[in-house]
Amino acid sequence: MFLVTETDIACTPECCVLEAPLDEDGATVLAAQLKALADPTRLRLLSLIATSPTGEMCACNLPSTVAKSQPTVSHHLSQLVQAGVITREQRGRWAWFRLDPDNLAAIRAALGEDAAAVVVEGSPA
Amino acid sequence: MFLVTETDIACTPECCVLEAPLDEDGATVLAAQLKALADPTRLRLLSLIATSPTGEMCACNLPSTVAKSQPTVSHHLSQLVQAGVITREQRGRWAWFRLDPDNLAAIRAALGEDAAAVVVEGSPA
DNA sequence: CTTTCACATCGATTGAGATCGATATGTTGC
DNA sequence: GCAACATATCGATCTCAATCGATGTGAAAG
Repeated sequence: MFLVTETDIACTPECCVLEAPLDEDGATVLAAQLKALADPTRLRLLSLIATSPTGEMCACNLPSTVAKSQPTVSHHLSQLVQAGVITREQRGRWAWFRLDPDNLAAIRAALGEDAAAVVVEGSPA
Repeated sequence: MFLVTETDIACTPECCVLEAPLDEDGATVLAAQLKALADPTRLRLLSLIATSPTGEMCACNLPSTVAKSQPTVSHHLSQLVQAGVITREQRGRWAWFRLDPDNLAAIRAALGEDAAAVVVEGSPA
């Protein structure tokens, strides 16, 4: 089995599935990112966070909203953070989460979206 | 657990994760589609088919290319066909596969792509 | 019709992950 | 300091999926 570290997952996929054949490593990284999204509960959590009017959401109400236990929701939120699609900020006793649109766009781009729509951080002016 | 039929998976996701909170059924359907993509071997197969110069690929060479057994490759190809991202055509003794770009674009759209880029079949003129 | 080839299906094994109760960690307020 | 609350981690269970060898199915060739 492959070991995929957080650093691996956080890096932006450099190439698109439709442009050149994926090598084993590239496929493993992209698969790990997609796996983080490929769960109904995680998709609902992501959607709730992304569509929040304030752009962020406290973890406190999520277990009742998605009808899962607190450990389960905490586990799923960690997965989404590790995949880079949401970010976590501790404020007092509460943890607040917001969408990371760039990383989500990068995953879409790896699935074949027009590369022009994606801005890569650190690219030359 | 939910039962997701082939018909469910083949249907185009109507809404985007970033537009409105996903309900349980919508999340289950989208998760099943993403799960079909969230495997390194399937991503490599998809990439090989998508980037083939002729636009199609025979199953005969794929086991050696991805270094998996013939039953394993057959299993993964079936998963991709069921998810709707590739199509299968039998020609003589060989099975030929090609990309279904529309269904792949629909999955990208469900992940937040601008809806304007996606054409929904059967939409009014 | 029999053989050969390409692919699918079956059965079994193995490992990964979703879930939750119990518990630990860390923060706020007294 | 201690009590109360929010979240993370641990441990166990249970289901699902990836893999492969063996075998079945169906088409082409002889």
